[in-house]
Amino acid sequence: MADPSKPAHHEDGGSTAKRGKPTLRTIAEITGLAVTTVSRALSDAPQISLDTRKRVREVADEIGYSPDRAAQRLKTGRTNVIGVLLDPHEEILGYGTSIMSGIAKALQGTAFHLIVMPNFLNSTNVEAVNYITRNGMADGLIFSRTEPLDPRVRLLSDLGFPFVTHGRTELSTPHPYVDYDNFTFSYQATKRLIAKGRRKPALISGPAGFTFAGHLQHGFMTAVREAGCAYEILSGIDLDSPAGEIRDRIRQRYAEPGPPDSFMCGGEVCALATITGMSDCGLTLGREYDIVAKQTSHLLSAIQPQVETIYEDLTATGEDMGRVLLQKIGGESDASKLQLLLCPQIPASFGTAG
Amino acid sequence: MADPSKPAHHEDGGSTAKRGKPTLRTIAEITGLAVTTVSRALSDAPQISLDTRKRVREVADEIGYSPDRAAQRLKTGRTNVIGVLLDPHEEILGYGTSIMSGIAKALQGTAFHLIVMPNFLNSTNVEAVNYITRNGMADGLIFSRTEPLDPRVRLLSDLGFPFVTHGRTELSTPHPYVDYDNFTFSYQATKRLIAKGRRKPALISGPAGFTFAGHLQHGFMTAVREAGCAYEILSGIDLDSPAGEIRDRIRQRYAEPGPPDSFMCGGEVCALATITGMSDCGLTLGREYDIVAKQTSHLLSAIQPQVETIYEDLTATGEDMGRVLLQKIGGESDASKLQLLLCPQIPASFGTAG
DNA sequence: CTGGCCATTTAAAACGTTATAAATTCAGCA
DNA sequence: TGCTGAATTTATAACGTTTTAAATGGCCAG
Repeated sequence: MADPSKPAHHEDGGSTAKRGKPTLRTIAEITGLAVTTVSRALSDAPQISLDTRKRVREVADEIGYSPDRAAQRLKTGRTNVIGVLLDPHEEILGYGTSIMSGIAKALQGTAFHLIVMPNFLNSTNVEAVNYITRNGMADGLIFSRTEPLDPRVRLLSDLGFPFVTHGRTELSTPHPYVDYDNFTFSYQATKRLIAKGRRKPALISGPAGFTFAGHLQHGFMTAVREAGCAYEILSGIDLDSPAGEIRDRIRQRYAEPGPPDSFMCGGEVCALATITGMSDCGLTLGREYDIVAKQTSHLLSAIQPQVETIYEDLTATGEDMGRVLLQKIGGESDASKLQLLLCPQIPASFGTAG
Repeated sequence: MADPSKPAHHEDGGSTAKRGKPTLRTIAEITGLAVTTVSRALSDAPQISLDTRKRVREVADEIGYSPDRAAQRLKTGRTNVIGVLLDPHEEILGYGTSIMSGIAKALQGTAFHLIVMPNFLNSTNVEAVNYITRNGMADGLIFSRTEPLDPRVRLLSDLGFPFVTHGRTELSTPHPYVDYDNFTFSYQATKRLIAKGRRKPALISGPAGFTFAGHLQHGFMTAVREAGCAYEILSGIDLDSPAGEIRDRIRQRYAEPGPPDSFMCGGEVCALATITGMSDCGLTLGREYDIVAKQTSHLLSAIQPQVETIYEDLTATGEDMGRVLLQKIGGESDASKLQLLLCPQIPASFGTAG
């Protein structure tokens, strides 16, 4: 079908030998069209006749054409890559992996790939962000562990570079985010402890500096203030502390007077460590004390069904973040569509009397 | 410094305006050299005078040049990308994240990037591999959950596409792998149970179909045969089973006659679930029964110090896999350098009498 | 001074794609 | 017949890099 009349400057046009990946030229030669036409046809440009579009698509499918990402990227400047900043802290309990699964799910069927940007390449996360944006390594960025005045958010906002955070900031410029409503979680969890008759709940706070830590504390404080009961915020440890440290701290606390009688735990490891520490002191969960915890895997409730849990679906979160970022990259500027506050599923049992 | 005598076909050569990323041409214009020379100089080609090389490097550093990956990739055909097949099963306890951290560490300082290829895009892992190799999306591949006759390994070996598996196969063609010596682990762990006076150890086997499951079982069987004691391989559950199921199965087993008196657990979740199930039956760890388990985070030993554990460092494993793959891509063909069997660190305590 | 060889530098082409602008066809109509 | 404009299609030039082959200039033997 190829027209032999027009001069081919190359000995072999690429259609016969060079059985490498098919390119636009391969299709052009098969259909007898020009490369440009094929390119436009495949991108469904309205200026190409419907007939041609269909024929080109058929041939493309038949020979298994898929566009060369490097060439597209070189020409258009867009990378079709979404970067995730991977934090070493996220190794716990599949946190990072769950989120990545979700993002990948959202990216499925799009031209975008997911690439992991481990932050220990650069000493700080900001440097990593700087590097990525300056070198155009991605079209969008996703990251967690957001701080109230997060410098990464500042930088990216200034640059107009698309991103989504897991967690909110307190910066005045609105930006896309997906966040779990940790205030409500913490508030409801603490209220639940009080409803069960506990009179001195303790909070193991989030790691200092992160926005969600404040939300957790705020929810906790609101609940204890409403009830007018005693409370304690355990010093020296947080949700990032290794299980061993949490356990030791609990044990140590019980050697002192006026210990708490219940715990609001923002994570599974934390809850498990607390239980172990309490058990060391001879105290039994559900009898001498209670725990309400956030769960992100299904481990805790299987191992310790006594702990009442509220589930946070990180895979769904990742999927939301992916979707939001795609919208942002697609040009959506309506902030309300780019900000998601996910509502905790409070188990029905929480409603019933303790 | 730019020579104004030579005809510039473009109005603006790119040096002044267009303050985008600096390219080879930017450097060429600054130094007065040709683009080709700059390219060669930066790749330390011996045909470029040492003097020029030094000058070019200096200018490049000064203006913050970094090569355009898309252009390199288009020209050379090499992607400078390492792909990791992410399996949904790997969400547990940070398995996937740890390995990725390790790989990323190995890739640090090289031109390679790490990109995550979630396998739920294609229904089977083989299709994913097919897609990746056919479309040249990476220069090398890393994956886990290796089967004795793994079809991915077959395919990649046939294609001559560089890869490293986490785990071995039983295929005759040797291929790069990094594996933990699960036989030795299982053998030593089981021997330890027996040394502690247990007379009927039970094995919770690895998920059927994967190579390491066989190794675990082989080590276990070797130990019980040597000791001539009774044993049991728990049916109906494996290391992939949700904690709840393992717990139920343990409880159920203890309702029947002749239950085991100790457990060899290949994972932390499994160990925790077992303990919970036993506790349901009123049995106490270290008194009525013992467990030896493999640990990949530091959770288990902090929560349940009674469990004796053998630690497997997944981040180190990832780092090894990254290194091995880089060697393979670099042309290393000596199989012995590309196959790593990591030896379990048996704790000193194992040596002492029970 | 010519020719040849070395060391160093260079021009031109190519990788596969898309954007720009121009060309081609054809119908309708004066 | 020749013109206009709409509908399609096309040639050409980039994007930034590397590869191939060729050019340049210096130096020495003849």
